[in-house]
Amino acid sequence: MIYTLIRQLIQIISCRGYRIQGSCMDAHVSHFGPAMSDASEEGELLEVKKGPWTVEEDARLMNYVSVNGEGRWNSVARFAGLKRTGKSCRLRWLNYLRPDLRRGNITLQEQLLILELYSRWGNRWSKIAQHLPGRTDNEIKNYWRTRVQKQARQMKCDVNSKRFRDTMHNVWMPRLRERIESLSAQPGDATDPVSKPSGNPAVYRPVQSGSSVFYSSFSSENSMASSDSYADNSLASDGSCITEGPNYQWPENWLDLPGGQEYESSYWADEMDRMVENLWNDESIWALQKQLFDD
DNA sequence: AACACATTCAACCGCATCGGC
DNA sequence: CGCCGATGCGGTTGAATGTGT
Repeated sequence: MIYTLIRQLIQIISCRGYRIQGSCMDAHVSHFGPAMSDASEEGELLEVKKGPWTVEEDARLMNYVSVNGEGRWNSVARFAGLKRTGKSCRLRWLNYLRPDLRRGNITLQEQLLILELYSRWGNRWSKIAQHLPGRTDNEIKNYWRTRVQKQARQMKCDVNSKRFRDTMHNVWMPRLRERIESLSAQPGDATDPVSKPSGNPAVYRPVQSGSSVFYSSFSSENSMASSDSYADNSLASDGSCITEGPNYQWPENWLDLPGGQEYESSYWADEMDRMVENLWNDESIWALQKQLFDD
């Protein structure tokens, strides 16, 4: 027991590589270093920088990883000339610099999938993130806490309660499907990028045209399934898509809009943004929630 | 314009787990 | 089998930003 505690303590000290000297969020706290081997070898104290990353640090990290690949994060920190911990480098890469990251608001389809997967796995954020290409566990976790949990708080119910689960399955998820379908039902009007305001090209990446597997597996037919059976309608226990087989891999363009509209410079980008923003402020959702629990 | 309060999200932390030796 | 460094995960924090008064 005591041994385990001591070991953990040593690990924390060596992992963090410094002795705390200020508040944890100070941007340029000086720390005493660490890596005892380094300290003994070099006979000097190394600083570990914390707080927001600078453009130069990002460039160094990107450059190093693009040449040497991911992994061995402590080495990355050392050889890229970054005064950061390996953990900090890893996090920065995974959550911000990775080239395959998808930026911008969480789309309706993604929101629906998050609700689906949360109801199956709970707060296994990294596992959920594996099924949302380009999204990070941090992003999903933040989305959950700032949007969904907030909604739960306003309902004055616990996220682990039956009431919350029922609302999720019987109100939010069907409403998301409705919105997704209502958007997919009006492609003619929505595809004119000239007469409609354009989206932010920096936010949305261009995507290939193509049909949406995702859409085909979430039809309105199962939109009001009971909370107990719901989760099995479209996802296998490992999260794969039953419709497409247990080992189905989501295609790269699985989040494409129906009909092959592109996000970039399209009316769809703005429309999706608007819908996402409005979902949690939707009066009719409150009415439905009320109706559900007044019965 | 100035301030207070609310919200968002990047980055941190501690702990758990993995994998090489 | 146990040790130990590296990595991964989920919870938390607080600076930056947005919104209301």
